[in-house]
Amino acid sequence: MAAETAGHAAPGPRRTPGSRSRPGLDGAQVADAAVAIADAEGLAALTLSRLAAQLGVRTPSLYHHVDGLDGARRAVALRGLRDLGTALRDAAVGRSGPDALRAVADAYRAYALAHPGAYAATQRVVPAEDDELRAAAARATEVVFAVVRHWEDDEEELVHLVRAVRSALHGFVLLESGGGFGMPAPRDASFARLVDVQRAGLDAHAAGRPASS
Amino acid sequence: MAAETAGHAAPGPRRTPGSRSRPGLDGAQVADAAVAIADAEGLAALTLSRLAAQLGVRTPSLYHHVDGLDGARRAVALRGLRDLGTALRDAAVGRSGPDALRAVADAYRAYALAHPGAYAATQRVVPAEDDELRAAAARATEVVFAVVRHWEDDEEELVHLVRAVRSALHGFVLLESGGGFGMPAPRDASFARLVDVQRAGLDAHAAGRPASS
DNA sequence: GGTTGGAGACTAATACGATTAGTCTCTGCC
DNA sequence: GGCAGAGACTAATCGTATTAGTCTCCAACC
Repeated sequence: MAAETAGHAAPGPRRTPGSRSRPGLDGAQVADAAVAIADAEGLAALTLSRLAAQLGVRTPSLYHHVDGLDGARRAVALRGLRDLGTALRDAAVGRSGPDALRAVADAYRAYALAHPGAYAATQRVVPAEDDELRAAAARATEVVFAVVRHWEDDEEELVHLVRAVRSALHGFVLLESGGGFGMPAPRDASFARLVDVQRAGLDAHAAGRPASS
Repeated sequence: MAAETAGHAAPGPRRTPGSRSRPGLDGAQVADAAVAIADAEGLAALTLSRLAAQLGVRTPSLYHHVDGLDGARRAVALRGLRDLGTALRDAAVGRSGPDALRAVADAYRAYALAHPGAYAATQRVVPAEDDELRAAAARATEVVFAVVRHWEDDEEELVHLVRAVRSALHGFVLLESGGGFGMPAPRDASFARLVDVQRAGLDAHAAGRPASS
């Protein structure tokens, strides 16, 4: 009885003297840890065992906070989408047109590089019922819509252009973080060129249809 | 001794009366089955158990043909890269410039849609030592190089443009197959627009630097 | 024709991660 | 002090990967 009153080997104090009643964890802490693991070691390294160890807790205890492994992955994805959305929004504020495009693109890439695990989690297929996840995704996408609207105001056509831009950004950061670029050429320059290409493509598109046709 | 001479529950006859000596499998058959599973049920559904069941064999037997689960995934990736390379090459033959760009892009997308599992396997980080995998990837990328060279002949600059184009294609097919496009707008049209944007971007790029500067 | 070598399948055994069920304790509240 | 519930724990089950060791059959060689 002298050893291990409750089996804790956790880092630091475990209780919030204020509102919360029990020493235990909290969904946000679990998500934090999950994101940290995924970012540092890859999404595949995110296991419940690993997560529990990180938090100084036994695996089954995690089920009080997330819905199994899938739940943990979802938490990471949600965090990724929300943070990405915020980053994009911040980058876009006060800018428009090419200026906004570049800023948003840079923010997009920066986020993905800084949080490869969270970004990767974002790619998982989102169940149609998961409104929370869908909303977060939509919020991030909206920023791109707002930016591209500079070149095209017809909403239907806009969807296509946004898809093109998103695809380019998404593809680049995945190839980059996955080591998909074999050549030694500087990736920063490549990304700048990618944005140039998109920009020029949008310009040409806008020039081709001066009005909403 | 009456029951189960060798423990087979395999589908159909198991031997090639001709050249091969033993009833057993063959690396190519294993790869075929792995690709089939990955394409039909997703890369995550590719497990050794599942693969063994598919082939009418016990799990450990697979180790004679592939190097564990990672080996199976690698086999799928290799198949994907090779087939993709071939498809791109076929699409490019006899064309150049915008015509080639569109044909290659369409072939790229068609492959990814037809073989989502194999395409997904392609994304895995490739170890630097894996020459076979790298060669297959390079072969596919070369086609894009050849196409984009129409717009830019400086090899260093070309690398950037190729990355931009690859990124766009890669990003699109991933978003598409991952259900990343929430809107109902037709995806074919989006993809066509994406190619237009890339094309116009390349045109603008070429116009901006008439010579190799 | 018998022997031998090896490919390739199998069973047995181990380890690890996910998940569920049931138990125990601590905290805050009445 | 007693009660209710949050939240951690142990025990147990299951699926999958992986390794070790065994067995059988085919084919080439003597």
